[in-house]
Amino acid sequence: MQVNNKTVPPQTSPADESLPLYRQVKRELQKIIEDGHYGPGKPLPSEATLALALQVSIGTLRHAVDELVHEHVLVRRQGKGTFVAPHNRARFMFQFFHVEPRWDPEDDTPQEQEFPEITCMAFARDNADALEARALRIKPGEAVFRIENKLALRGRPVVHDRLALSAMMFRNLTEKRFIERPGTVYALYQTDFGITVLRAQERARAVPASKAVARALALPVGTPVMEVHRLALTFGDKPVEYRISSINTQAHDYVSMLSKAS
Amino acid sequence: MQVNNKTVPPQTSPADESLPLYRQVKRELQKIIEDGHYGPGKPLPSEATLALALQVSIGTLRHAVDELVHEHVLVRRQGKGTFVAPHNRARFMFQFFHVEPRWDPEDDTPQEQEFPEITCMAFARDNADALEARALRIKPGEAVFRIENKLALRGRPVVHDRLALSAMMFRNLTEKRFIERPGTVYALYQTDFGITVLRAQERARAVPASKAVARALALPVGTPVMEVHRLALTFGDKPVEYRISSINTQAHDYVSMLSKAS
DNA sequence: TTACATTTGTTCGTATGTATA
DNA sequence: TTATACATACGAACAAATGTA
Repeated sequence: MQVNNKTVPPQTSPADESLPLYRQVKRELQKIIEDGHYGPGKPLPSEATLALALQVSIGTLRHAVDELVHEHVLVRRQGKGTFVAPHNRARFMFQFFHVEPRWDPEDDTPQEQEFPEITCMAFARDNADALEARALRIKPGEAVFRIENKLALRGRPVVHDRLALSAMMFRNLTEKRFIERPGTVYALYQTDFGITVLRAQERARAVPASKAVARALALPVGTPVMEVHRLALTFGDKPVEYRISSINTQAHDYVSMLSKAS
Repeated sequence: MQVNNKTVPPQTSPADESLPLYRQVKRELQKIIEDGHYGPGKPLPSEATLALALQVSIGTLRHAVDELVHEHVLVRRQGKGTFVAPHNRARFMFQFFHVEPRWDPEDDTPQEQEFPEITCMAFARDNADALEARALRIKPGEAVFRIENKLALRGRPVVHDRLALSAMMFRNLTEKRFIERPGTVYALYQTDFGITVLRAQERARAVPASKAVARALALPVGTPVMEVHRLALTFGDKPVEYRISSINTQAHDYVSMLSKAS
């Protein structure tokens, strides 16, 4: 990486031409993270070290890291170091779980966020249908894992999830490993398969409960439920998981992300 | 504002004690913005001027402004200045309008975002019911404006909105002014009433269409529709508007904010 | 077209404070 | 106590965009 002036063009990849230096540094960092040498337990090299290695000032390096922190790719901990953002329960609740108990109009005390009890109802290997293939960007008919989960809050079933994963991407995944995972699903992807989910696209609609959903959620067939289609993405917006969640919104709400942030 | 050391304590408000200097500066800026002297057309004083006035370095001032820019409170324009973020159509579409046409599975071309055609169906002054009062943090029975809108995309009604505004806050609002506003609703609040909506909390659920909603959206009564409860907030999380949107999701989706951002 | 002033954007470097082990 | 790492704060120089004389 070189100073960005006209007489000495930067010695980076061609696409980086004319990008600000801190953006180029950001890309370098993304590559380093993507390579997977730094799990959630092991800090990246210190800012001083990285600045030296990439031949930029500490301020420029921090600017790049700042952006990755804002995107929840990295987390900084003063005195300890900078880490790839771990997929712990707190992150799952904040970034990926959008169901909260309905406010009681007579009660001002806000319900605290509650981690759902998850039970796996089905685990199968099958061929991708057209929708799954399109979402996961694989060829129709390629192998996928199809998983069915029931999520309960305070003992009552509230969400029914159907996941589709590319079998190519999650080679050697078994029902046993899936069920006996110690943390969240995305932590499993991260630690066991080196795949870090960075963000998700979600589209929601209201539909009448199908027979399968009605049974899972203990509702009459045809009851309006929310159906959320989520595509979880990793670096380069590569699809990782396609998930359809059906939510019983009789006593719970779907809470949009931004409502949680400051 | 003073240098933050032990011998010369900072001369700011007591609550600011021990806050980093750039956070104190951020609060000062928020006060300046809140006072309303700087509309969306008039730039704030330049960074150099503000840094001098607040007796901090340019870097510290920029740090404070950076945060306000990230929160969409301010926008910077190189060569022109820094402005209170205007409520134009682009911002409305990005931050506050979450309805998009459903993807056609056979078609990869993404539908471009389309601004809805809004028609006002009702405008009335009434007394706040319990729900509205709680949401807007006013006393039950206080005067509110209650407004009903229909939103159409490509000529088809898709959303039915019911708004509640505190009449105290929007003194002198009339149906004529509301209907003949040149820009978005939030632009009206901003330019005509000095109230800048900063963010919104949203909770969504699936419900059967009521008679009123069914009529507005040309649907059979009981059809599942999405009902989105939005509370729009200004500085200090003060409630500005309480809105219930009913969405026909037969051909459209509710798209969560984060799906739009990078 | 040119030149210039103004404003934000980028990059550098240094010093000091605070949290952690 | 010491060493390490991130956090805050200062200041300077130049680049890039904008508007105007």
